[in-house]
Amino acid sequence: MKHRSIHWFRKGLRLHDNPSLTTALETSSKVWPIFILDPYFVKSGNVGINRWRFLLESLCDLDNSFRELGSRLFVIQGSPAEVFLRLFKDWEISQLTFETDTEPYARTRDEEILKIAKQHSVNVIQTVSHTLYDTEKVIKTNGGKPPLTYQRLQTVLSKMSGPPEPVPAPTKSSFKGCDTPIGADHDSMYGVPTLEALGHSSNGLTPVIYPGGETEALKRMEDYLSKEKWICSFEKPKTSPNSLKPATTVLSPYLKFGCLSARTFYYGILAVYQKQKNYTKPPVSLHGQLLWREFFYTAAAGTPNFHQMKGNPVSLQIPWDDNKEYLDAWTWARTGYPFIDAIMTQLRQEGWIHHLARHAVACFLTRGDLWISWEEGERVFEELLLDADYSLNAGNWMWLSASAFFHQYFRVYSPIAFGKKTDPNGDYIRKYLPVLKSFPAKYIFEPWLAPESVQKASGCIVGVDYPKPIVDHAVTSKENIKRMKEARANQGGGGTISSTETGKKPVETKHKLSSSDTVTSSSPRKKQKKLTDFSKK
DNA sequence: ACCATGGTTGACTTA
DNA sequence: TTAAGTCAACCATGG
Repeated sequence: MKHRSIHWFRKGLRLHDNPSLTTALETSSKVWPIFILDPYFVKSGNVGINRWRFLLESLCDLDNSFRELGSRLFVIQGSPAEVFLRLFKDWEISQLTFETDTEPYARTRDEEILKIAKQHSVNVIQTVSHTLYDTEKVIKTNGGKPPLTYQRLQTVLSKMSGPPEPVPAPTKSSFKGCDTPIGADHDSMYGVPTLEALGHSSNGLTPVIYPGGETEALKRMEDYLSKEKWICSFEKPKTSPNSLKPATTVLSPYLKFGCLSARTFYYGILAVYQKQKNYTKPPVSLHGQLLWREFFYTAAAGTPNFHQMKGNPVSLQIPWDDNKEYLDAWTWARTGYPFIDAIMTQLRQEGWIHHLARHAVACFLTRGDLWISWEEGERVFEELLLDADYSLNAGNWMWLSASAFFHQYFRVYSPIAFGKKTDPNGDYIRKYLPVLKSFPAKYIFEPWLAPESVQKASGCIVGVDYPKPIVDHAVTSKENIKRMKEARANQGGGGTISSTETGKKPVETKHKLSSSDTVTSSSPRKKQKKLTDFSKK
């Protein structure tokens, strides 16, 4: 008995290494590949125009690929529950296939769809193909908790069998016993909408630098894989945050949307490694980068409220300031620190910035200078990054703000010195902040130090044409290190050891947070420690 | 229970 | 030019 199947694209916008799609084709007489434009994302405001454009390009590419196989992609607007209630009936569907998604919204959504499918006797096939490994299995192998250090993840993975090999993309013959009913009204009913149709004006959009879609993803990957020396000597920390051409692959947007399979990339890199005598190793290597992705995906999948501070058991609870003026200055590239403002400009214009550039601006916003919650930065990145990814975004923001994973809070990036190392002439600043383009290299990272004559000659008066620095980094960073130390002391171990020893119910330790914060803010870390203590006894 | 170890990517000074 | 030491002292993990 062959099925009438819907394959539901969400992430995983690709034909290659798409095991649930492959299963649908193998077990069905009819297949409808669909993508649902969920109003949850359309209305949220969390998706900036660059990422919308990337998504629509990816959908067009997917549709074109299906067209070549005699099929089409169906883009449908509406909430998934409503859409499936209708489609299960209209199309007499007996099977639904999709890729497993571990994010909280996706989990809730998919549970609801599973119920609806059950009510309609629709068989559901879900497969893991967004991550290298099944995050649930990793957590299980680690004793039910997600590994919280990279090394720990590596240890756990070494006990498991390697990532499954990628599944080949379907071909015309995959559609031999299985076709897609395509109506004459397909384009008007199910075509990929334009940006304008989604309520976005493409006015002011910068030209496409990173076109969305599987075709571009595979091309980009192959380009890099052909540079075998480069692949084998890749060390992430040695790549430059501010070179004019990206120093890294910029495959992240494609991995985020699943235009590229992490496993395909992983095995592509492996094939190059096997041809060479020497190659770099995790965490700095290219394989290492995919493992970082895995690390944060696993941590996020196994941690409640991973995207926020409250109720998040891995995040330090820090009394950040509420400072709209500073936050706006950071968001809109007006901090008066050219390196920071150039990065924020590139982010807004192009939707991608180098990993270390993210470090610099994230440290600046949070523990380094502005003392604003990482959640605010997370929100801005979520909107502007092409590769904005729930797990990686939250995880890295916690890392940089020294809220979790990274703890050496006294190591603070200098908004002046850090960029100078790889771009002493400030060409990156000149590109993204043209107002400063005539400044001499000596002053371009700290233009407020330039004598008036130099400012005049450069055609840029600091305080008029370009802002004065909103904080004094030398002073603020030292103050913030102290605040960080204090915040840790106020919720760290302290009196908690004795209370566990007595076996009494732990008493809330005093701290400086407002009383409304106390319930969730002081407890998570301590609770976790105590729970493990109790379980040992 | 306690200590030792290592940690993707700091800045700055000194040799 | 590059490499090591200092700064001040973090946490998860493993023995």
